[in-house]
Amino acid sequence: MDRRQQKTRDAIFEAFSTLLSSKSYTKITIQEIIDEANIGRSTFYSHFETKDDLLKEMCTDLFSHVFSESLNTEKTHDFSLAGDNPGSMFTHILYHLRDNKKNIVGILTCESGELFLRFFKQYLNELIIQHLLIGVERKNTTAPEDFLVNHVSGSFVEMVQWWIKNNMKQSPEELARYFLSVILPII
Amino acid sequence: MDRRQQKTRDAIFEAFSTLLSSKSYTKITIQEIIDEANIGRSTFYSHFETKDDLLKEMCTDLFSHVFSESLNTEKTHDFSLAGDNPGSMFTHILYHLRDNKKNIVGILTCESGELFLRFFKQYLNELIIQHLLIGVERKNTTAPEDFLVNHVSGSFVEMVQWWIKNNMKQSPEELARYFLSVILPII
DNA sequence: TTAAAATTGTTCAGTAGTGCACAGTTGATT
DNA sequence: AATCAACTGTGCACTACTGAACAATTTTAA
Repeated sequence: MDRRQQKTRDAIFEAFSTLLSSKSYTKITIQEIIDEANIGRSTFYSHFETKDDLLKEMCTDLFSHVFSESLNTEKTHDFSLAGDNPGSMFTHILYHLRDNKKNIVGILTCESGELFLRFFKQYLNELIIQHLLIGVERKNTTAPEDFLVNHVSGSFVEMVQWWIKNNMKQSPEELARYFLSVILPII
Repeated sequence: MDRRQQKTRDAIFEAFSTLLSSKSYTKITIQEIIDEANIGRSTFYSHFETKDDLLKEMCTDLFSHVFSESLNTEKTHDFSLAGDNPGSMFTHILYHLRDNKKNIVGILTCESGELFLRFFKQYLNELIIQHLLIGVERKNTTAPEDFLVNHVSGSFVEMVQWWIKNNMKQSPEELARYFLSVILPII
């Protein structure tokens, strides 16, 4: 991607995040984003069609970053729920979320937080299907595969919301331990 | 000035400052500046001819900022050495210098610090000629005007170097008081 | 309700940045 | 001395950003 495009994109995301942390999504005007990002009007519209489009793109970008490492290291790490270090991928994701706190809190606390959550669950589902449930023996449940996937990703998302609401007091490792303690026994 | 030009200029200055704080002027290559600023090679050369040129421009910019407020408020403030609040302009300048610490320390500690100092003295001289010596009666000296100007600006520059070297421990107000205590009695 | 002010979305000619290539110079290693 | 790698400075076609204008909304205030 052209250096200029990337810079402009970053500037818009940065501006949007800043604005989101101080006022609600619907109250933010495109003009404000343009001013905060310090770009020309036509430049904004050459990147995004609407404010919703911007939000959608930002979520996509964010998650692809959050999940990219986890997905790329697939070969070198054992991220499955079975094995020596079960669910270490969750720790990875929690770290990324914590490091992106500024952006994520901004998005989550806006009226369109549900959009963010939809993306989050979608990515999580993919991840869990690809990595986690492989090689795990079903012990205590006869529930179908897709039910379990939904259960794991849903629980995780709810936990993350709780974590953020409580100012991320727990460390990623600690939180991952708690999570495994309520997930591992039932699958 | 075109928005893009200003951004590029800022990026180059920022990159240059960053590099100056970690390595010496002569060891810095233009390529490094280009990489750190994240711009294209031809872009750099459309802004500056050489590294020296960049340094010169950066000094000029810096001082025009440092001195701009002092010069612009000429009408509203009494910056003369005579009057109620003698030499309050010095406090102003010291504040600006402290707030630009990052840039200035970088420039001063490089081999071309003398270039910076030359600019500094030049600006100071202008300022002192325009504002400070007006309306001050010569009491204890028969020395000519330009001698006094050089004495005041020279002393100030030396003081600033001392201040920076000692990590700017004193507040601008405190330092300005000291300065006046050694300048006012003799003119 | 009406007027003024602000925001939106689009167009377009002009300008700055990009990225690549190139030849020439410097500098370090062997 | 010779080689290799990195840096320098310039040129150019291509592309993204600019800024100003414009009509059409929407918001705000009176």
